[in-house]
Amino acid sequence: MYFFTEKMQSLKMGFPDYIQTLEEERRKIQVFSKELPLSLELVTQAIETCKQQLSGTTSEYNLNGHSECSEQTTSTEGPVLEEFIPIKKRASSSSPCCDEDDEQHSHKQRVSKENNNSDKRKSDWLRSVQLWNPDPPAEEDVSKIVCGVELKRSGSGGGAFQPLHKEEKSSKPSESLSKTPSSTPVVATSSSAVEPAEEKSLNEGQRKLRRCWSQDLHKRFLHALQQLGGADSATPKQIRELMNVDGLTNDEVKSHLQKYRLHTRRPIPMVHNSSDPQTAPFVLVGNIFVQSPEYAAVATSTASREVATVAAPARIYAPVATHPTPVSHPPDDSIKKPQFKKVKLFELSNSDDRANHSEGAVHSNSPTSSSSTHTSTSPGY
DNA sequence: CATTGAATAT
DNA sequence: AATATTCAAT
Repeated sequence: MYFFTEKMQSLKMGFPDYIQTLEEERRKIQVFSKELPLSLELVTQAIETCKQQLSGTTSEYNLNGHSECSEQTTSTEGPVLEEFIPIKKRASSSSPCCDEDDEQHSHKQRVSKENNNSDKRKSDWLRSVQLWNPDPPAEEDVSKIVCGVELKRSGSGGGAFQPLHKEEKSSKPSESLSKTPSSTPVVATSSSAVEPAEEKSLNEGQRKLRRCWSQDLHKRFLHALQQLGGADSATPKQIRELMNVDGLTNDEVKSHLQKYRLHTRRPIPMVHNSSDPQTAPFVLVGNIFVQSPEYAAVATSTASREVATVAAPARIYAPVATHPTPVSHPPDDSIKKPQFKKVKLFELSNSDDRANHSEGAVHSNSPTSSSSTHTSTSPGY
């Protein structure tokens, strides 16, 4: 479990030193937070754990731990997990729904402890971490999170209004969520008397009400993706199953996936070449052009020489670093083709196709290796 | 027929 | 920009 402990010992250092090393590592990785969100997570977690061990207390997740864990406040957490979560501005228009989960969470947390300390970003992070390990077979737990489905009436008016109170009740029969509110597992939608409708309003054509991808939902999505070995090898159905979210449909996931992929794939910025040679040309020689710190990292390791000119329409997919995650025993059941799948990285590595093929030895943990190296060109098989 | 990915539509 | 829906290929 605590692989880093081993590592530490192998490096013959004490916790303090190891922690330092880890932190250094994290700094390095941070640059690639977009490509290696998980790595960052891992390292961060490792650090946390070490610190905890240091301070003796082995509390759950460090709610108190920040005594020290603060320091590197940097801006890590944020971008890491969020990745492409729709940035929701509290006050801005955005969507009237969706916030529920986070509202709820933050609420709870606030109540339980007024430790507002470093923004809720952290709490989010923690939560996500929480969600990570458990699951495989777990599912049952939260299962019932039925994200709100945006109504989006023709209202048009500009919908500049905000319910300000998500605690569903009265007015909207909306089958808003009820994500495992501890007890009351009763799926029963509060609908007291009226509102028979429920869903499926006999209205035909009606475009489905938009599914709202709350952070929580998205997190689930990401988790699933993780288990499936990345966005490129995951398939909507599988994702949906792993997410195990009640009303979620394949199409919704599919759509979300599509967006995710698009957003994830290098946005090949404006094609305005020709004019202004200053900024244009460098582009894909050896496919190294580092653009928005995001999605970059791709080439790095592979990059090296060769190729260039490439007439190929070459959509060199950026793997978005996501190791299949050992996920010991995923809920398997129906998951047949976990990680390996298409991934069309045509051979741009010519001769040296070896390199990877390193399943057995998960040497990946060596913190000191850092950056690029194994940007996990996802299953390149 | 079911799933999927890309292209559209809203 | 974010979802939904349609289209074409499996």
